[in-house]
Amino acid sequence: MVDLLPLVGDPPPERSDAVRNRELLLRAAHALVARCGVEAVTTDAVATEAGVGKGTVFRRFGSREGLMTAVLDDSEKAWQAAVISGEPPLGPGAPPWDRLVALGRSRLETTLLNADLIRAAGGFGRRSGPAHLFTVLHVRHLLRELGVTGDLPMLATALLAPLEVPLLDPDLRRADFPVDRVLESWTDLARRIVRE
Amino acid sequence: MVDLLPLVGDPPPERSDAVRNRELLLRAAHALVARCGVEAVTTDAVATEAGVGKGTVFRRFGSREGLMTAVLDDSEKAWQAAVISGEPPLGPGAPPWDRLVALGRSRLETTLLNADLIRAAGGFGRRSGPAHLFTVLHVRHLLRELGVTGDLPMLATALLAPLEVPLLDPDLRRADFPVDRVLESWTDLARRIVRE
DNA sequence: AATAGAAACGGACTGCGGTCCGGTTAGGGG
DNA sequence: CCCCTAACCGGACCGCAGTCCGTTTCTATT
Repeated sequence: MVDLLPLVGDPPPERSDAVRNRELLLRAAHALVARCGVEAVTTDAVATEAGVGKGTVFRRFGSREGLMTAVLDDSEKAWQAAVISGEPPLGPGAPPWDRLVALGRSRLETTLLNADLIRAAGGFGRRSGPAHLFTVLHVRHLLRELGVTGDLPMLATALLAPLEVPLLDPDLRRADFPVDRVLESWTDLARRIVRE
Repeated sequence: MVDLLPLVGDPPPERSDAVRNRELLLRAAHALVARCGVEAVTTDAVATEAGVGKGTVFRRFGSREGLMTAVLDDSEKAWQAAVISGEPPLGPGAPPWDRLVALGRSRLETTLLNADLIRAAGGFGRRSGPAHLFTVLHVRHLLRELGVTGDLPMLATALLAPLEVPLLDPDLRRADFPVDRVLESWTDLARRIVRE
């Protein structure tokens, strides 16, 4: 007689073996990336490494891209913590504009660092992934604090786009990627959007 | 004794059979897209339709994405003509700002129309393809005419990005895609970048 | 016209992403 | 404690992108 209306309850929770396998796979993927590079993370390889069947990879993550996105999201946890409660200017405490500029630099560096993984996750920080969502939300927040009005979601997206792998790509291969020049241009773009 | 220094000559021209097969394949791809949709354009299918071997697809276009990009570039010819010598406000004759706004609307419409093909070409209008290059160049030109200073390539890219499939995608599935609302927001973004 | 060699051809072959279904297991109710 | 069912597991299987190499075709040269 309990539970008569699970109507809008979250979809039923995962079974314990499902949870276990998800973590096994995530660890295995991380290990493979670290040991042999992104290319080596084939669905067969990661399943074997995790000691599960291949089907499980797809049941847990939907696709290879989904798995990569999960790996990425996982390693963004630290960055999110830094934004939420780390040192200024990235963390709280600094003026919004300074936080925004710091965020730009930080995003660019992270993107450069994980370029391979990002590509394997579908080019963008897999726009659906929680990590990217968090970033967009935070930029919206900063823009609002800066008094920007208008279609904030779109402005945030437009501002972040030039820091994403697919838009950086042409220059990205070269060893002498001009981080500072890009960042300078990006700051100018931000100034325009904020109408500072 | 002639030709002692072909040093910086264009890479040798294509052989006649190569040219013929490129066109056969391009026509075949167009036909298949029109007849059965983008999904049906497998490399085997397009090779068979064109009456050539599968290897030829890859020798001419490098990859399936390359082929799709070529198809796309091909169907953008008309649009480019409209920009270069068509009616205002898209074509020459109108004030730069009006041309820019018209270009935005036109790009969005084309993107919506070819969304499937664009996805198959690798998400972005395949940033390397001539078609996309043309658009970026033209926007740079308009921005310059509007007196914008700064990193024009980046500003042009940032301005066009929100009209690309990968950034539109979440909303894009729905039948009631809000073209006008998106365009309004986009115009606002353009105003900011131009600092009008 | 004959020839040589560079380039292109074609289709069998490989490897990987993704699906499918018969068997297994978790875990709540009796 | 046992049983029942829904959810999960695994790995054989499939289709497609991309490669490889022996064969054919083009074209510059004589």
